[in-house]
Amino acid sequence: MKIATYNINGIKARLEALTAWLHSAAPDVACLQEIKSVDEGFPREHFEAMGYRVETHGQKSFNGVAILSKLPLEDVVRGLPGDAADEQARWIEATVIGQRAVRICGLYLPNGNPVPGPKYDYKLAWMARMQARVQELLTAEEPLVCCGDYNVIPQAEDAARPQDWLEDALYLPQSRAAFRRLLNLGLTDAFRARNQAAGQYSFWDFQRGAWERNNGIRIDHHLLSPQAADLLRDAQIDKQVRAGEKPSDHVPVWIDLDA
DNA sequence: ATGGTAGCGGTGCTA
Repeated sequence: MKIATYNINGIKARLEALTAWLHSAAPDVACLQEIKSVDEGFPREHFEAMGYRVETHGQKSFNGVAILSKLPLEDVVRGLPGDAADEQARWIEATVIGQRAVRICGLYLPNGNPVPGPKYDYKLAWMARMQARVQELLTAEEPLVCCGDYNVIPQAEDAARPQDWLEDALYLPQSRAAFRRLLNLGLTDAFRARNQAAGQYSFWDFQRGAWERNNGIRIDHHLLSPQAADLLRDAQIDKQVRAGEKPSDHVPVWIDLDA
């Protein structure tokens, strides 16, 4: 089961590039972030014609997540539990029925800048809520994959210029500690488990020639429950997508599970 | 120190 995460930065702007990548990479499941569309505006029929089931959790202009799956989906949950007043569309869950059933969470974790301020407070509160939700899901002791744009640089080796990020919400000690608390629940960073080399990134800013200078960061992750980690066969970043026509600032990251 | 780019939506916010 090939499971990808891809922050597309707008479904309308990325329809062509996303379609081309789906055809070449052929993931069984693609978790999308920043669809920047309401559910009714998402081109669901386009993806259904390609053989994908489509579940969205959208909002106007900002955020928005979706799951595309060639395999049957069950028990869809929209929105991160734990705060009924939260209106930001950043979380969607579903169980994918392959050879094994895999619970998949697609997430768009808040950016958190500027620091300090309400946006950073929201980021940390959101991460605490996510930890509670993951703890709950882990009690099932089944394959669980939490993938998406975490907006966290886990370690210095995950940034080309870590010194530039010291004051940033993506790299502050509190952000990294909250990410580490997720790992310490027993989750595995799939890409880091399969790729030891530093300097492999999933995001390059549109500004200041970040791509041309390879000034990137690795912030799109798959965290796996122990039962999912046992099934892990591969984890890769589709870096070449960033050099294509009208790219997102993120590239797809995928894992392959024996499931 | 500043401003640089992209998307959405039709202005300024978000990143």
